[in-house]
Amino acid sequence: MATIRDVAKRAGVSVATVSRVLNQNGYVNEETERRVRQAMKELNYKPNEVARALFKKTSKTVGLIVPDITNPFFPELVRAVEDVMNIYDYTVILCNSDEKVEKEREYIEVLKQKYVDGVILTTNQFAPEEVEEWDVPIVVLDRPLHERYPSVVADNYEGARLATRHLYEVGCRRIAHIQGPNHVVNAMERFRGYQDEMRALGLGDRQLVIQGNYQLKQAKEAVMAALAEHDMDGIFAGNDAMAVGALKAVQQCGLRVPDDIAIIGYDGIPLTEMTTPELSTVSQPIYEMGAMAARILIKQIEGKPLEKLHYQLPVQLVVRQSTSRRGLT
Amino acid sequence: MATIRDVAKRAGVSVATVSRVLNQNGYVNEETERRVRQAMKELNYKPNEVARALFKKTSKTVGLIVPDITNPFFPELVRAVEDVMNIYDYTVILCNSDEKVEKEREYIEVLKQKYVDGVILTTNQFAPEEVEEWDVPIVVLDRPLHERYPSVVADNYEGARLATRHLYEVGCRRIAHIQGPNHVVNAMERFRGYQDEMRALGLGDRQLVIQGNYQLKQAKEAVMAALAEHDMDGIFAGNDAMAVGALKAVQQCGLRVPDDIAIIGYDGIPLTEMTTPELSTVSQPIYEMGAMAARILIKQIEGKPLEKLHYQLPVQLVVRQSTSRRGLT
DNA sequence: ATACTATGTGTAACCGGTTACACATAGACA
DNA sequence: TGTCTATGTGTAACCGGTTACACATAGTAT
Repeated sequence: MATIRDVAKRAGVSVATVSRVLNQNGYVNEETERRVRQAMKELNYKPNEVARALFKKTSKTVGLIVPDITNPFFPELVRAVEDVMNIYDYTVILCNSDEKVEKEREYIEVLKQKYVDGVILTTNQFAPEEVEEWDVPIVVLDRPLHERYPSVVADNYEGARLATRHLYEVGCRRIAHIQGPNHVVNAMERFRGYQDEMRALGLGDRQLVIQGNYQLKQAKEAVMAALAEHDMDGIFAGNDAMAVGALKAVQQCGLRVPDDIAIIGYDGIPLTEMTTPELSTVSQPIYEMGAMAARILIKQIEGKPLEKLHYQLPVQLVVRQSTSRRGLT
Repeated sequence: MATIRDVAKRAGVSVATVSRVLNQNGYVNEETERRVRQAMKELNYKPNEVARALFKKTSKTVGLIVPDITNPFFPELVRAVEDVMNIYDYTVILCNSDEKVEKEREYIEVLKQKYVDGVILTTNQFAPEEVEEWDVPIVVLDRPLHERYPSVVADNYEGARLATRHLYEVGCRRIAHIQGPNHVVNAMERFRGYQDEMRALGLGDRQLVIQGNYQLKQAKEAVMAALAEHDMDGIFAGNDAMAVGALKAVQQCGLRVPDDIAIIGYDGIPLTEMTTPELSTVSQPIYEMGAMAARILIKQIEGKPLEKLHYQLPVQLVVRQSTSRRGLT
């Protein structure tokens, strides 16, 4: 690997001049620049990003901490972040935290040691004082952390109301909600949306909440248990994976979807189009959320002002077979 | 951020001594070491990995190039790589190539500039001479690149034979194969397995090949078209996504799975358990493949000898509802 | 003619680690 | 007593970039 000194020697100039050509700053004579570029080409010179990072304290690298890439909600988010970062010449270090604060903390430490320029994280588990101490630009994604920190989230509350109302409009009166883990803010917001909409529909005293943890298997079992005890004709699942679990449970009990029980999920992941019947869902603009978080982080890194600190993107009701009953809707 | 010189000053020693404590090499007096560690703790000192990387030409970072994290086959693979790398204190830079050689080449260049210690890649599109020039340890995953380079793949050929034979045993005689893209080696191996098994079953002249590209939508349409023209009672799809596409197409034509047409996929991604009926598939040990590739890369990086250069992992037939007919199997 | 500014280039310190080499001391062995 | 080895520590160069500062020249305004 050729170094800047090799290039300088070959072009008959000093390293400072080569560096100026490289960074397009300072004065460089046209003819000199030509010679330098020629030398670079001949030596196939590529600047060493590590040396550059050491001096500039910036590495053109960002960290992305997600709970688990294996959870089908995240690949698209990750992809979006990677795409945008790539455009601006940043690379992305991927970290899976399994929702464990301790792992998140460790990753932050490692990322800082590598001089990452910023971090996007999907968590709501940190105290703002701790984040402050990290002293690295961050953007939180999918889950609001604290008003101090820029965030990109979807409108969970409104989405939950939409879903609940949709079930009502399709004829459901005994609407159950499968709730996500209660340490996750967006799950709580969706729950709140369900509660408020139920009250607004005059079904406040007919609420039925099933505890889930955003996972298919656990949701399936919880729904099986609930079906044995309670009567219901509609299920609003806190995410799509749990909606699939509910679908399986309902079918396994010999009931028909949507005729006996209508089901709607949340997130809008591709999976929802693959089941039979296809699942209705409240779709979040996943790619757009990731892309926006990336753009905001870059703005922060480059010291540009943010127009807004908190972005809340709209969600959209997607009606498919799992809630399409008897000509209704 | 405290530097090694700050620590040295506080402990009343030279930077060399601090470095020795840090790296546990050279002689250091016990009492001195105690003082140094004390100073580190007081200053909350964390060594700067960038400075270290510059000198050592090694960064405790590896690159992972996959076609598209959004493709449901890859998240588990990526997760496995990340998990193992994490254990050995490496971090992972994730790159999506969209199967484009040009993007792969660019990523390699960027990764090298960052002094990554090695790269895991999922491609079969490079000439060995080019890879040679990169001069960075690599391991290829899922698709063999060249005998020169360590690889971890599953037994695609045998898996395809298993799937085909299974359809036969379940009563199918007109077995179609949805083929993956022909620039992807594993797709071709599966195709070859299908051909050979069909011949071995005495169905050599009953082969029906549908061209797919590993994507659900395209496969669905191709199967729709094929159903209109040909008669078939079994479909072996080159991957699970296409199997779902086939399932949709068959159901949409008013035919029953598995009674009219049995379907089996390939890969064993979680999605196969979410459809109705659940899909039979040939399951690859995805996590294990990723983990093994990571371990091999680390061995290479650390200059340890590899017992074997090429690992071919066994696959497993997973029978579910989509091929369970009339009490057979 | 003088002062000032814009242009162009080189030297060397610096970023924060690592390590070759020099040097010092103490105990062991002949 | 002299030599050798093991132990312990510091100085300074080095990794490969960036940039403050110095210096030189030419053109321009006064």
